[in-house]
Amino acid sequence: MGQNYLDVKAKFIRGFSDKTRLQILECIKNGEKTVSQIVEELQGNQSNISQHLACLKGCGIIVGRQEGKYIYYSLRNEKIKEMLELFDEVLNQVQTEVAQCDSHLY
Amino acid sequence: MGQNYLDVKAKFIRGFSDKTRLQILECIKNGEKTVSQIVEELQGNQSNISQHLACLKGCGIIVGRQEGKYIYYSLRNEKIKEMLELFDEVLNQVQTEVAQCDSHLY
DNA sequence: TAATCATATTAGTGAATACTAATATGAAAT
DNA sequence: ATTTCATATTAGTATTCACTAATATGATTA
Repeated sequence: MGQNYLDVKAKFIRGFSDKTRLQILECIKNGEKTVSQIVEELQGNQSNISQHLACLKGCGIIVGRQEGKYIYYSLRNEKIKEMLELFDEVLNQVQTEVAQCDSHLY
Repeated sequence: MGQNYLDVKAKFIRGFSDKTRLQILECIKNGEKTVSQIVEELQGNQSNISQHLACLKGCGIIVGRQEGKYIYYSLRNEKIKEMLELFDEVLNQVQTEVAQCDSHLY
């Protein structure tokens, strides 16, 4: 009972569609960091960050590597970074409009 | 009390993160279509599609133009199409993995 | 102007998701 | 081997979101 391609695609993109996760991605964009570094930089809650990291990992967006008791997370590859940059590029064109929109639903 | 940049960015990306909306985008990727054409091609519900169109429009992803009693929707610009293509490209690398992931949360 | 057609909006409900607090795992240091 | 430290997992709750059904708007045609 298949997730078809579009289900998977939606799930993948949903990885990027949350403020906290975007913060995490910004945080590790230029190099791997441990969970506690991320928690500290974001002034976040350890459990919450850990869950978002699991989400990002499950979505194929980041990877983790263990070294001793630390786990270092980083972007999965350069394509992900490109994607983040393209988001910014396109968003520049529409930002004001998007900020104003207040559809009752979304 | 401001949506800051990352709030807006998350909102923008959330526009892409739903199966029905991705179907709509596929449907109009190569040229504008009316609401009823989209409803028919997707075998969807008029109200539901209309709400998703409002979402996509509010997110700056599509534009609509009225002609008589019809409204034609299309991608906002070429950058959006690029973005859809980049999604596909990156997803090819991670699809299997993402499909398997079943984080209880996300 | 009444009826029809295309689309949008509203209200209500159920499902998915993000959060916090508490607990568990597993590696390292004592 | 016990404690400590880094991270993950679980449970529970509140919020957000997608869906359906019903109604409203606004343009066109009769």
